Order: sequence, then structure tokens, then C-alpha cells
Amino acid sequence: MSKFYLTTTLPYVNADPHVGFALEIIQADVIARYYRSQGYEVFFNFGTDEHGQKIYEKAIDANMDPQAYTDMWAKKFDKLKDTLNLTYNNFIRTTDEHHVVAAQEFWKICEKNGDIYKKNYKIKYCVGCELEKTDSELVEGKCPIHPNMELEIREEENYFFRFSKYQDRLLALYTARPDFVIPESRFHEIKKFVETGLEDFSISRLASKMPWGVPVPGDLTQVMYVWFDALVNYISAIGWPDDLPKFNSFWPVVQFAGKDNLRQQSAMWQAMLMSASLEPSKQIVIHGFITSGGKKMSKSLGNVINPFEMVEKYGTEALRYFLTREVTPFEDGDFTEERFKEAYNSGLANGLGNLTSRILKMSESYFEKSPVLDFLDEKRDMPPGYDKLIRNYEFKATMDYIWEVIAEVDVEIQEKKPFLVFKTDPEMARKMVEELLKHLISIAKMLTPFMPETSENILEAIKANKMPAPLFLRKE
RNA sequence: CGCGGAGUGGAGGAGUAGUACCUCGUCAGGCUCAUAACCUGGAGGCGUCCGUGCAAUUCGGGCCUCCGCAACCA
Repeated sequence: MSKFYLTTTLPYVNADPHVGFALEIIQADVIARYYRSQGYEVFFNFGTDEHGQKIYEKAIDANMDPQAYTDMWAKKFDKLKDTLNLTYNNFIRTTDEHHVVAAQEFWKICEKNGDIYKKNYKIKYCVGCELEKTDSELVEGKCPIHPNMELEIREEENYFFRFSKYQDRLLALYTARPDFVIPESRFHEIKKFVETGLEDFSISRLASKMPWGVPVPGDLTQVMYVWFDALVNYISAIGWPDDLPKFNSFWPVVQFAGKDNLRQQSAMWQAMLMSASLEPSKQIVIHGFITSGGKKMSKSLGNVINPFEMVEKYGTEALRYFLTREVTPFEDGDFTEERFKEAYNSGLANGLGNLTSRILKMSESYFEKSPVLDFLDEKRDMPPGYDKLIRNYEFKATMDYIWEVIAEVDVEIQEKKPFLVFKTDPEMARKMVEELLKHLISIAKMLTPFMPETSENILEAIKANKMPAPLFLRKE
């Protein structure tokens, strides 16, 4: 059986899952369900990134053992499976024993290949916060919380990865694989970035300062920097290095990630794989960010959209609908509850839900039992237009395609008027409704990867030949 | 001159070298199978200047405006 391996990034567990990550994992879930329906054996990986300074600090603040702290978060993230109706079949935690071992093994290979070395690393330290600061955190070269204090430059010895060595090989990979990064604009961006030249990056931290990480093999004074450890999950999840047959049967991977992760996924990680003599990933799919009211979501603005809350109010299917149809798959998209409700009413209540009701009402009145039972079970291919779109991760366009069919069927009912014809020529009307039912089946089947429950409900109603309770009630 | 991206009717979004599409809103009409739903028609738009083309919103250039980008941020 053909195999298909896909993964999301592993969210860092220092805050509640937010709707941006919901977008990523729902996109991945749609693809996983689609390929499964096409007969592939799918491995769908998801999990949590649990090491590093931020988590260590939070655990200390909460007066908790870091492991207990991450246990709590991992459970929270795993709840997304029910909340969003996901079908991932592996939940990896970077604190899992086999992952830790894999990360260390990976390190050793890179080291053996001469790509890991020690050097002095200059960090900027704010005495006010008692914290190391990254350049992006600084405002005009100062700590934004303590702008009148000078930053101290501290030096420490860290391990570095020889990223610079892989510039040419990365560029060769990009040339050889024209669809390596989706969409093209992001691919272009990363090519430009790599062309400009690469700097080796730091891949460890002093264990004395920050013990919450994977120990560096052969050097107990250092732990791996989270990125190095976390990226390895993509191979450890499918058995590397101790189950190579399994690994080889699934690798390479399709990775879903946000635009902030472009470099890590499509350059750094690929260089790491090269260093370890492993085949590059299959494809990287980069989505945009979700803004709220045109602004980046932030607690201080109070515009954070909580996926759990949306699901409670509108249902899982509605959220899956909104994120796949109303948000562009690769650009930033805006999410406000107002827009969500609008989309819900027009697309789901008035569109899909209402169409289902009107067809089934006629069918229920004109037929003793469903006239399309044979047709229901028939295995039929999806329209080629549909397949092409979904395989290119064009979620919105695929959904638009389905909704075009919905609109056409609404028009057909209006024009053929089976409800009038029935009064004079019941046989003719029955034929018409039978056609309509077939269209509805086709709609439901195309919808399966996106809205699995709704699809199932529609097919069940057709089978029972009974108008169901409204699938989506209008929200006022 | 660091790199990259974006500017489409009142709002939010697709799209394209040749009558510019969708949702909401708005105006007029129609239908009764349906969830005050559904259908038909109207009003209203491609930031700006220049260039290339028979033809540009689409290609190229200038300008204006906005937004990302060596980390732990989806």
C-alpha cells in the first residue's frame, strides 16, 4: 500500500493552543483524511515541543517540576483531537524517551561528520530582567522593559552547527525540486535568504543556566538548544533510528508550518538532514497568520480568538469550515467572530444546510424509501478539478469548488421546480429528485475531508430518506 | 539603494493579458420544496504615474502606503 507521511510543527507549550495553530492542524487533517480516502496508509504526526528556557521559567514560576508542568500541557494539546475532530495517529512529546535518544543519536552523527563545533557565543543580557535578550526582543537596541539600562554582553561557550557549509547543497536542492516549498512566494523568499549567505547557528546552552533540555552527548555541561532537539521529532516519530524499516517506509515527510517557521523547516532542518546523510523532506507547506480585526492577536489588545470557545459556540464543523474556506491557505487571514458568524450563516445555514433540507423534504414526500441506495455505496472518483486543487493544498479553492456545485443545485431546483411538477407528473418529479439526491451525495463525498461529520450526517439522512433536523441553525 | 511580501466595488476576500468573481450590505422582482431560506436582475471597484502590447487590474519601471525577516513567535 502506498504510504503518506505528514506532520505539523510541534507547538511550544507555553500558552493555550490558539486559532492559528488550529488552522495548521486542520489543514494537515484535511490532507490526511483525503489521502486515506484515496487508499494510502497515512502517518499523521503531531505533538508538543517541551524543552527550553521559556518553559523552564514558567514551570519554576508555577512552582512545578518541569516534567509535571509539560505533562499538564501535553494533555491540553492532545485535547485538540476531540475538539477539532483530528485524525493524527501519533502524538510525540520531545520529552519522550525515544525522542531524546534519537536527538542524541542525531547529534552524534552530525558531530562525526564534522558539523558541530564549539565557540564563544555572545549574548545580550538585561540585568533588569535577569534574562538573555534576543535581537528581535529589543527596541532600538534596548530592553523594552528597562530602556534606561545598558545591556551587558556576556560570553559563553556553546556548540554550533555548520549551517554555512550547506548553502550550495540547499540551493541545489531547491533547484532540483520546484515544488519543495509551497507557496511559490515563500519558496522564493527562502531561496533569497540562503543565497545571501548563511551563518552557523548555536545549538546548545549551558546546563548550569538552563538544565531543561536534551543533554549533549559526551558533554554534561551543555544541553541542546530546543530547535535542534525539536526538529528531530520528524524522524524520531516514525522510528528513527531504531526502527529503520518503518522509518524508510514512511520518509520523506510533508511538513505543515507557519510562515514564522520557514527558515527552520526549509533551510535549517534540511541542512541538518544533509549532515546526517538523510534524504530531505518531501514538501514544506507554509500557511500565513491569522489576524483579528486586522491586528496580530495579543492578550493586551484583547483580540485573541480561542478555538475551544469558538467550537463550543458554533461547533467543530463550523470552525473547520471557516478555517479552510474563509481563510486563504497561504496568506494572512482575518478572524473575527462577526465574520465567522456571517460565514456560518451564509455558507452553512443558508447554503449547505438549507439545500440538504429542501432536497430531503421532497425525497421523503415522494418516495417510500431512498431511490439512491445503490448509488450511495458506489465507489466513484472525485472530479479531476477537485483532486487537483486539494493535492495542491488549495483548501479554499477546493471548498469554493464544492460551494459552486451547491449553488448550481439550488438553481436547478428553482428552474426545474420538481415541487410543482409533482402535482401534475409525479413520475417526472421523482426522476428530478433522484438527480438532486445524486448531486447531494457527490457534495457530501467531496466534503468528507473538510467536514467529516456533516458529510456523514447528510449521507445518513439520504440513506434513511428523511429530512434531518437543520444541520446548521442560523445564528442571530 | 539589505531581503521578501501586499495595495481589487461600502466591508472582508478570490482571480486573470482580452465581457473582473465570491460572501455580507444595498435596490427591484420572482418562487414556496427549504432553516424569513432559495432564484433572477440592478447600482457600485482593480493605490498612483510612466513604459511594452492590438489589448494591462494582470508584464516592466518610478512613486506613495502597509506588513514580515537570525530566533524559541502558529
